[in-house]
Amino acid sequence: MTQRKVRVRFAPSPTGALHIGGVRTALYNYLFAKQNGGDLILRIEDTDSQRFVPGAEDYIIEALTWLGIKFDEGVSFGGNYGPYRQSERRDIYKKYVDQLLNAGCAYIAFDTPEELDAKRKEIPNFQYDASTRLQMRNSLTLSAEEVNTLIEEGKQYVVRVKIEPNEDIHVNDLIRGEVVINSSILDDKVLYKSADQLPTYHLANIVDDHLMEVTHVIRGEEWLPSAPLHVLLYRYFGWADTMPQFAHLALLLKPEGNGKLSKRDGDRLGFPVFPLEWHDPKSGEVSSGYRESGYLPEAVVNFLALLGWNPGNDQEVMSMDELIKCFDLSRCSKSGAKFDFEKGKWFNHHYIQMMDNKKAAELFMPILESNGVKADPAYVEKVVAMMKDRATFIKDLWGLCSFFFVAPTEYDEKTRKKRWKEDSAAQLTELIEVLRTREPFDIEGTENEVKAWIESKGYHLGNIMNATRLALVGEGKGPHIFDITEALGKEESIRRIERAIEILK
RNA sequence: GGCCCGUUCGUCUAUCGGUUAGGACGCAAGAUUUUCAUUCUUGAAAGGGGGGUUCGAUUCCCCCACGGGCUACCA
Repeated sequence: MTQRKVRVRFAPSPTGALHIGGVRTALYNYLFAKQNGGDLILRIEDTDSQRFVPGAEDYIIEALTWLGIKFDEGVSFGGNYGPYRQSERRDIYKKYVDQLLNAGCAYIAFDTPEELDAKRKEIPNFQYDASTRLQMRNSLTLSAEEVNTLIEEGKQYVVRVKIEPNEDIHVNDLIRGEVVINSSILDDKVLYKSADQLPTYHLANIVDDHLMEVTHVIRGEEWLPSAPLHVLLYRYFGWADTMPQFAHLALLLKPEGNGKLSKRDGDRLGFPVFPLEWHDPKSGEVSSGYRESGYLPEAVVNFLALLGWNPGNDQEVMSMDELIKCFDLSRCSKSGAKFDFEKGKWFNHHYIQMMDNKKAAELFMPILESNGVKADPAYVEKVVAMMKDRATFIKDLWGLCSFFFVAPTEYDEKTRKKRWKEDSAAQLTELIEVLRTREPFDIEGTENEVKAWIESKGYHLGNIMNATRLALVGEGKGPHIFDITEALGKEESIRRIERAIEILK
């Protein structure tokens, strides 16, 4: 077989917000494509008109763009293999359905959903397959004239694949190795619905992957049971020689309890399961997103990449470029991963620590503004440089260092009791005099002078410092005292101490 | 119920027959410190059960248990 250019696709269904598990699938596809110098395609699988949700498509594109997952072609990205929305490919599918019908690999069935439901209730483990198809109403049991008449009468029908029983079908999976399934357990899946003139996933998926020259199908484990059907379809179409290679990813599971991760878990356990905030157009419900919750895209990508894959060494902090270099499908784990976001928080914290101060300040600016603070960017950068190591999220910065921007108006009661001594007022009054004459008001010089003064007076260092902190901050936290005074400046520092003396006495 | 996939610390995972079973998150303790954090050090913490194969199994095979997925005119 000639070497084909690597082409992979991410093919979500626009039925709502993109689930974080879907994001991981997209990421792995991206990493694989870029590592191999290949293309990543965005295909929208909207063959179920019932479940279509407006806005979902834009959401998917926006979310993946935010995370830095770039597509080479597809919906909104252009390309030579379009259209990339399955609902716009009706004519294409029709042609291939006919091909299957003519080849005797599929047949037309008139059984209504109601009839099938009844059948399933009546017969335990009922399956539409070789053992039952001759008792049903389809083109195998009806004459050609009857079939034509029914169609002309406008009767709704479906096209089903005709699975030959008793054959072992081998699926070679890049993650799991060879999986063998006997065709007898497969049912005659519906490939096409006359009602909306659209194929089901199975048909559309094979036709599109073939026509779009997809070389590798990297998707969730939920598709593993139908993979043999897909293999069979490639064969029926005569495309077996260019059939893509499969890789089925283990699923993301609930952090606690049983089952796969669902939308509800996020709200319940306090972390988002969607990349971006999602406003459900039907229910009006709002679900939180990583972006709005303050996560950095790099952190989300890094965390997600390691959930079900590892580079084989102890390295955990990796940029997108490094991930592209190291990614390896054969190192993906076969078992599902419980989605516990504690580590995700750590990644965010870590990425903030490593972040350029200027960038962190820029991200903090809007938060300051929303708190009514208009600050000088250079000053914000200075504050951020001191404080960002403590923040898990950029928004934490406000709680951590609002005192740099707003003078305390009240004093934390607990800290006051512990730190404000009987002689604090008198001592700080003296301190003010020391500070007033101090020039320049730098960190080291001021510290040395104040310490010398404390020593000369025989005061207790801790008492003075803690009381001063209370006066400057309003509570018992924050960076080094003289970092604070230097940032605040002489005037403001003295003003705050004076006010504290006045209020706390 | 049937079929398929899986099973190492609480969580994510390393190990490709011989290791004191390693790392990270989280947790605990200690160090640093004028506070709160950060940081650093240390610690506790794992091979589902039963059979094989083998000189030797976490690693290979079988059975069971458990977990997950699929079983739609949804993807």
